[in-house]
Amino acid sequence: MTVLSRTEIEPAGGVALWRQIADAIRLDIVGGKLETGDRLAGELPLAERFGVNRHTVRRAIAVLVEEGVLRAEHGRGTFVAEARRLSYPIGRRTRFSEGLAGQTKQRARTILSSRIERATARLAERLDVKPGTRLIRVETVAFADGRALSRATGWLPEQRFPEYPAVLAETGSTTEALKRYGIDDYSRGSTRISARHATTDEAQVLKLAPGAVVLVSDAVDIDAAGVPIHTLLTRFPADRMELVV
Amino acid sequence: MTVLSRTEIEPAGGVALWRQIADAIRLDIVGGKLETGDRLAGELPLAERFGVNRHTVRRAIAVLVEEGVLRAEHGRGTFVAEARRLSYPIGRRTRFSEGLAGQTKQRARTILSSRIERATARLAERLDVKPGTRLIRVETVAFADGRALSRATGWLPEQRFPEYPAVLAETGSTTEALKRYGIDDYSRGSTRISARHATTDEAQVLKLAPGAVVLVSDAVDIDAAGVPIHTLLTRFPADRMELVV
DNA sequence: CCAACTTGTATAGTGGAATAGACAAGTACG
DNA sequence: CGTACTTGTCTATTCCACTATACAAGTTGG
Repeated sequence: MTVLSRTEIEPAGGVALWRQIADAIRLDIVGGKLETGDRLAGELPLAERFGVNRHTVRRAIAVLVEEGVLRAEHGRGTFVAEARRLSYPIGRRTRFSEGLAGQTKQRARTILSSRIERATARLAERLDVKPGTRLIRVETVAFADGRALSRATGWLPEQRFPEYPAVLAETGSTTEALKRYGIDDYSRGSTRISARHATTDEAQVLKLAPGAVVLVSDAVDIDAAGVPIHTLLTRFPADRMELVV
Repeated sequence: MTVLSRTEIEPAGGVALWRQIADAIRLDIVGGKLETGDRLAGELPLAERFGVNRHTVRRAIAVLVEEGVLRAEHGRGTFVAEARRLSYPIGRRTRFSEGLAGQTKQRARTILSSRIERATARLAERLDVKPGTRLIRVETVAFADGRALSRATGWLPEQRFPEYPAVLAETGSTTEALKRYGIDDYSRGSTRISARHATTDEAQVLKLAPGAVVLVSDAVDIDAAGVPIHTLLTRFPADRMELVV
């Protein structure tokens, strides 16, 4: 049973060996090579496979145990505690709550903050308004089954959506909130997907180790007439979520 | 001129400070906050902003200079050498060469290797064949203007596409190669997008620093009748490419 | 020319990452 | 029971990331 592919780890690059090893093991778990309850190879075999000292492997495992991904049992071995990665669908009619239905028991969204901002050139182009237009900026976090799944920043023109944060807080759903403004239907214009290391702010809110990878989705929603409603910058923890087109 | 947001950098996490800083600066560049030719803030102001020593900032800059992202001039300052991130469209009819047309002058694909493999349960499900079916596995790298843009692994059923690697090498294009087998049209079934740190193999082939982030696209192409043709696992360097849905 | 900025270089000290080896303590199996 | 495996703990050592300070050397503008 080849538990891990013979991934050789190089010494440097600014990323500690123990972190590279932790990432490699986590990858085998969320990638499906290891399933919940499976027993990991022993520390000594793993150390040999990665070409490092046993203590370096131990540190990597300690991090994954801390994260809740692995579970170590004295004298028996180390086991996979939790494996699955959630899939978030992306399409014309993406709805947050529907997308994850069936994958999680409970879902929730929290508004971190909101404020008025002037449209930069970039935002103005996206929302098809004049630069300097007053926009509402809303910062949110989404949870499912107690784990943070996304950190999003949204912008809407204030003129069309006055008091939006209050309405969103009251309804708890983007779809419902937009209905209050007479928008019965909306769809996704374009989505740009990229990836990068998490910022310290994101790492804090999403409870990630610094240096973790986030998937970034930059989307624009449009109404039935094709007019941009709001633009949304969402960051997903790459080890917990994948996007499905 | 706020060249960089006041991103505070935390000490540890297994990722070196200089790497976190390099990532932060690169993010400002590919994210559009800094454009080609712009002057970066001085090393001392940067060090103060990140809360680190000047030498730590210097090391981060040295890496970006090495990558060709920045250009340092003695006595004058440090400047952005190259900014733009390429956009790779994802849709029903994704064609590699068309997708990047207009963004690059020259494009090329190299076949690294190919071999026969037995379908695992996972691959069998994707290609709608029995587990153990003989598959052709093709490893490729794509370049544009001399820079590596993607590292892909493809699987096709051998029975339907005998000698595929030779045909692909001869035609140089997936679309053309498939025509030889009577497939005039094909489209994308589903695409799953995730992100993670690059493996050492990927870092080598794509010429990335170890610890760099890759976008991973896992797709299935189907013919006009809806039968799976081939499945493709593509890794893009996240700092050079973004995916557009 | 000179003052005030910039990047480049050198040296020295501190703390953490990684290695090495030895041993304690739990579990499984004949 | 006892052997062979496992994870857990300790100590010592080497190497590099990071800090701190100082100064060289290029550029710009008055």
